[in-house]
Amino acid sequence: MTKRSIHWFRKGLRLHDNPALLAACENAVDVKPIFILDPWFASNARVGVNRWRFLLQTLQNLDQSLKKYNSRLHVVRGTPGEVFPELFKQWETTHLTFELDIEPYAKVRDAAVKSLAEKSGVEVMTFVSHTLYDTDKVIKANGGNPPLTYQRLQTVLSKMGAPPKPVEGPREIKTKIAANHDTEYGVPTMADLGKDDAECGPLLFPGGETEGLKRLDTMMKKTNWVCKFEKPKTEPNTLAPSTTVLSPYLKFGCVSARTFYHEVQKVYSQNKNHTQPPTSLLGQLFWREFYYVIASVSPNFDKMEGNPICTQVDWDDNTEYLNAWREGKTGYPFIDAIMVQLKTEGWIHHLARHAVACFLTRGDLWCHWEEGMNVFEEWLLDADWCLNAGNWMWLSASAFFHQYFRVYSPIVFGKKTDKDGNYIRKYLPQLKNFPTQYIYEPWTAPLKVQEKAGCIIGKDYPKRVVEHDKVREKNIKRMAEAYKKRKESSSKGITEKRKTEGSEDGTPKKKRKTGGNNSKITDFVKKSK
DNA sequence: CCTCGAGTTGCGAAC
DNA sequence: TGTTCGCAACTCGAG
Repeated sequence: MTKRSIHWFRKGLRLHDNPALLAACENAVDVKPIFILDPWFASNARVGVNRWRFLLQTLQNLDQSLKKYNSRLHVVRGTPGEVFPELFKQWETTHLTFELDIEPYAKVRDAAVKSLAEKSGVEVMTFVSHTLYDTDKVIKANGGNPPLTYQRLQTVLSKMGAPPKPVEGPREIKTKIAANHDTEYGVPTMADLGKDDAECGPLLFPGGETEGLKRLDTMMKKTNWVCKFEKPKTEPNTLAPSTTVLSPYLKFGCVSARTFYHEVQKVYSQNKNHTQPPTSLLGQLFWREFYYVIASVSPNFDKMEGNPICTQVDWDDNTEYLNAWREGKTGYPFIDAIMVQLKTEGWIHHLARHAVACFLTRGDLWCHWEEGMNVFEEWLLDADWCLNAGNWMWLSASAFFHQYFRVYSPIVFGKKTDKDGNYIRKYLPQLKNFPTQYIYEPWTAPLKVQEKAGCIIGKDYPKRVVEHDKVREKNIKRMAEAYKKRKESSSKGITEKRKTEGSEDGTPKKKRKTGGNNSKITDFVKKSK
């Protein structure tokens, strides 16, 4: 039998440690590496311009790397449901390979494609390579439920032993390339997708496997830094990132988590001492695993309602506050600077995420964590469905983390690691000439000082939207109330749950409106025909 | 050499 | 992966 394969790239946009690609290549006379520009993502996932750019650069890089094998990346437009039957016929496909994906949309999509392939007599082979471990096996090892604490996850993982070693890259990829490849299957430009390159921020983190592996290599060479890494001791407001910024590359699978894991282990093994999870560098990969394992089986993981692990809180629907936060106009320079960095550069430090997420939700503005999650999803280069939802639940004290009285101060927290406010001056140039004494609390500066600095508060930079000290106190009480309710309903809920067989009160409240972001989809869909 | 006050550090408690 | 406060213990230079 002659084997003709399609390898379907979705995440896992790499040639190294890609078992599904290897399987496609093995004994095949023709391998078609494809990426489907699925319009679902344009209309349902929030993808800002910076991440579009990152993705297209990643696809370009993949195409370049495949060229070295005399192969090419085939970018196909359309929904998987439309695309595959045609491709199977056209390429006389016998095998389809792809990496397992546990996100809800991916599960449904992949199940549909699987049955489609079977109807066409195409054999489907899937592999786990996005996470360190097979999430199903982790759950099985924990007795059928996902571990809901980090400690528990660690215990389970240590029983399971080290994650699989990364597999070798392919030796050869035999691809018959069509004469019209570039016009039919070329990687699109931003303009092709109706995106404006000029809206992108500075190119600090170029997309692609090559860039990702280069970054990994650079980081691993700092052996002392790797061994001493403690996340809470890294700083949120340095002018150059204080952590690896490998997250965008892990999100798209430009860098394999397992490769990262074993490279860190290699550095550890050559040194006497190293830090331990959860704060160590390896510990960060376990956090990723933690959220993936839980998200893989949790219903409504990215929502509050209908989400059994999420505390139900009476968040306000306050558009004014939400917009102020989103646009970096809360009047708290530390918060606003972070939001500007996020919007323009697509990456902010983990602790900066803590500060702004706490501020938006339980700390100050009492806005719904889902709103914050949506903004992060749009602007972060590393926006990862599991991690984003999980971290927003953590920060809003809705799940995993419960010490809701620990509230970050939008004034004090940043000062600890940037006394002079250089980070604020960089991202909020209107405050550049403010005296250090007032830079974190510009509303306290006398008018004369504001005039001298060329920045009047309330005119050139907004007044603070809330008084932190006051709302903090109020919000802690509201949080205590939500926890009290949860406790009450969980004690009687066990018996009532059987009866109603649904969510707490049975009837879901008004539907949350979804953010805009629909303007360019029509062209996108048209193009896909 | 002692005493005093100002300033610093460290800790536990409360929110 | 919090912040603030009070309090005790300590440092240090001035008188």
